[in-house]
Amino acid sequence: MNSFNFKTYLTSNIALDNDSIDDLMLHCKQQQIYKGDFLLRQGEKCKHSFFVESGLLKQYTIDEKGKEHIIQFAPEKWFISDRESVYFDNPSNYFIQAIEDTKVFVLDELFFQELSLSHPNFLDYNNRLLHNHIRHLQKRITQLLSATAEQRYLDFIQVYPDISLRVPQTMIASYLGITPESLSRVRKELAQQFQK
Amino acid sequence: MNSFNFKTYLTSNIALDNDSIDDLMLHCKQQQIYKGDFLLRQGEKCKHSFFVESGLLKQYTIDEKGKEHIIQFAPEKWFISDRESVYFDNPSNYFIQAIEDTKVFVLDELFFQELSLSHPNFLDYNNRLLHNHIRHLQKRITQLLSATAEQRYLDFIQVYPDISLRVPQTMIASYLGITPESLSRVRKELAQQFQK
DNA sequence: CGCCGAGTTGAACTGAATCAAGAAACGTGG
DNA sequence: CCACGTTTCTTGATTCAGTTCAACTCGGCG
Repeated sequence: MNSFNFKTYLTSNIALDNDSIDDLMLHCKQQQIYKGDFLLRQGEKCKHSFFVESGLLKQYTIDEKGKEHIIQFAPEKWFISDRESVYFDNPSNYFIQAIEDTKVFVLDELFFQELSLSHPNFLDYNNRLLHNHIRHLQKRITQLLSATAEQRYLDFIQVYPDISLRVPQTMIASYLGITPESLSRVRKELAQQFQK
Repeated sequence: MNSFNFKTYLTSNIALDNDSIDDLMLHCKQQQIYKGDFLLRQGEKCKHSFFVESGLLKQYTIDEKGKEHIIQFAPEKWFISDRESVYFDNPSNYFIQAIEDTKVFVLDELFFQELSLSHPNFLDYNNRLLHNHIRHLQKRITQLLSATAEQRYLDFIQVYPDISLRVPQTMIASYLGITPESLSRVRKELAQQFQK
């Protein structure tokens, strides 16, 4: 089972000495959650960011027709949060739920403020995260605008080979914006093509 | 014709005194471009951010099949840039082109660095811009995942009533991810419904 | 052993794309 | 100010990718 230590992660990504890390640790706590548990529900205000040490989360929304749309998966060493909700203090449109038993680090605003003050280069790091997020979202938009179901699926298993093995197909379909039936057919097609 | 002054915009959004503004102005220049002109082309590295004082720009990509997909429009008092390209120093996937004759302010990295150093609250402002951008992108993704052509169009004219009047339908279609023919039919449908 | 959820398969249906052709609007130069 | 070519918009006929609904299979688990 993959498992990442948040402390190690921090030190390797931001130049931090051990003392200041231990200070920071006062502002966050580890939490164990289980398959099906929620870290955030639609309508709630999101107050935290979560760092996944082990396990797997999904972030999704439910539209007016009651359909679930997965925005992103968060496996080990990913951050997940509804930054919009945290930042603008809005009720969130999203659920964050565990697909597997998961260990997370729960970080609040104070944590980030402390870190920003004591270690200005964290701002750069945070900025990089934001830009990465934007890049990711833009790529997804252009993909949704231009690619067929098959192309999107191929893209997905190439970019997230690990995740494609860990989650039920239904969820992959939901991420890709197609029905489970369609995904099943796409896979069948691909398998047949591969035979030849 | 709408026109916004960048200096005024800055002072009203970030608490800045006139002296420091004038310093900053040394790091950026105004530029007049004309309908059809490019500020950025696919494959180039994006080195600047642009603030639109008057006119209208579009940012788009061209996929493998040669189809144009509009990522966003930028009317007066909007910032536009390929932040990914600037930030990661990658060749851009996007074009930025003028739909109307346009006056922009061209801002380079130095501008932002100066501003960040002299006025730390600019960092907050920049952060807000990034978060807004993310919110906008996420909304677009959920929309693409769940809404029909008609719903997307209705959304568009509600959120950007001004733009929907200024750009040819072809471009709106490209933004919505549908063909111009489909958009034409959607509009016809809506008009008929409205008759009753 | 039997149930249950996830995945598969089939058949009918539908929203939107494609291709093609015509109408309207627009700006540019004579 | 009109005439012309270009671009934009509309309309129709056809096709297609993906949805929907319903029935069936399979593997795991109490």
